[in-house]
Amino acid sequence: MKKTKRRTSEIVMETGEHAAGQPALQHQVVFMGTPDFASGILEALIQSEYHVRAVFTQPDRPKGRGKGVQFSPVKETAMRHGIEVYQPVKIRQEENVELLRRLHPDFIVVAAFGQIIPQAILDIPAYGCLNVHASLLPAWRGAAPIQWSIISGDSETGVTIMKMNAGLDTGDIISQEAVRIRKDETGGSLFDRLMPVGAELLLRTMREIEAGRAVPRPQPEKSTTPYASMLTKKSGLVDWTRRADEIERMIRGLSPWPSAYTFEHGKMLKIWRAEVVRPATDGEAVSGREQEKMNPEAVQELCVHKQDTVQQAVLDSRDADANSVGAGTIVRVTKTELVVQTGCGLLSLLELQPEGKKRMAVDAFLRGYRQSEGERLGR
RNA sequence: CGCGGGGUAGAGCAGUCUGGAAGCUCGUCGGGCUCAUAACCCGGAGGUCGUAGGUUCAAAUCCUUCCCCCGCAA
Repeated sequence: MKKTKRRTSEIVMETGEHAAGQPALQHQVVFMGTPDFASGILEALIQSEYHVRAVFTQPDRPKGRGKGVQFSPVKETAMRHGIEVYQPVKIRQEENVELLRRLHPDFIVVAAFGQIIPQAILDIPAYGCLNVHASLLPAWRGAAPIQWSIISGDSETGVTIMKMNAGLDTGDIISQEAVRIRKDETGGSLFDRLMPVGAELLLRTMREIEAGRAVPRPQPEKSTTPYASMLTKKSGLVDWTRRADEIERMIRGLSPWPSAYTFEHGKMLKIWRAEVVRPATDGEAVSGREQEKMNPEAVQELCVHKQDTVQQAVLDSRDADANSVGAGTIVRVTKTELVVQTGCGLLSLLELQPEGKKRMAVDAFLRGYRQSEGERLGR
């Protein structure tokens, strides 16, 4: 999920001039969104047969190192296409509602806007307010559905187009499309795959709605998952007492943002990639890179039934009072390996980034940042 | 002018405070040992120490300019 440019180019194709010649016949759309994900959806709308009449996005805020304010990705995209941009602090204020009425949108499309849309606005567009949400609702309602689906180990997720209501991601579902979550999926990679799917599904759904073929289905009241609460930098602090496979998923889900991290000699150490170590039966820990990976169920099984055995097996190969080794302790260091004890199971760190440095493979890290067994990561 | 770390051989680092022959761990190339090895031993190549200027007998090291990378905060 690097540059907006690259991502959007994937969905741009099959466009066509958006017929500046006959604006009266085009359906008018007002778009509301803020981050990259929204920007990609907006780009697709712009390239479609719909006419994006105006864009609403969060107010500019100071961002980045140094000083300057940075426009939201959505604002950048809108400006690049010469579309009017509005940045109300509170969309629910009467003047904004009034403004929207005057725009006479046929659709209002919302994607990660960051503000609650009041009923007064939901009532404005003839075809309703559509929301593009990156999960298979009712799973993962909330701000960070992509990351949470990975963190929790789901095997699939997807995109939902729903007709918004006053609740939080509780509107009627109009269409959905599932996407499989890969073993090495990261928040970024899933993000990249979900965006074009969402854009395409949105357009297809809008056409269905116009054709009168769309059939909204109410959502179950209760979600099947916890709320996908907003993530912050602090969400990335690794809790070494958790299971190795849980930590590994968290690392993937939070990559590249907000990213998982721990502390090494008091300094922040980001963890970009890791893998669960497969404990061998002979008591020697073997890296998963050399052996086939264990599936999550098996790991869980071991954790539930053979926790002591597993840890013991690994620790037996270490010195003396290995039993007292706590979570977060480095239990194995070679030229190319850095293995950490977790609450259950061992985690081999593969790609790291010391504070103020670039991310690097573990072998590079070990050359310049000597680690010794017995030392402990964390605070 | 938000705070801070950093740019030294292909990689990751030390050396900078207390100027005075460019180092460590790897990689790489050649040779040796080994049934064998990401093991071990021997030998070699490879850096105008980010840029520009200044101070000095002498600058990676002190002063100034500019460029670039990164963490925090937002």
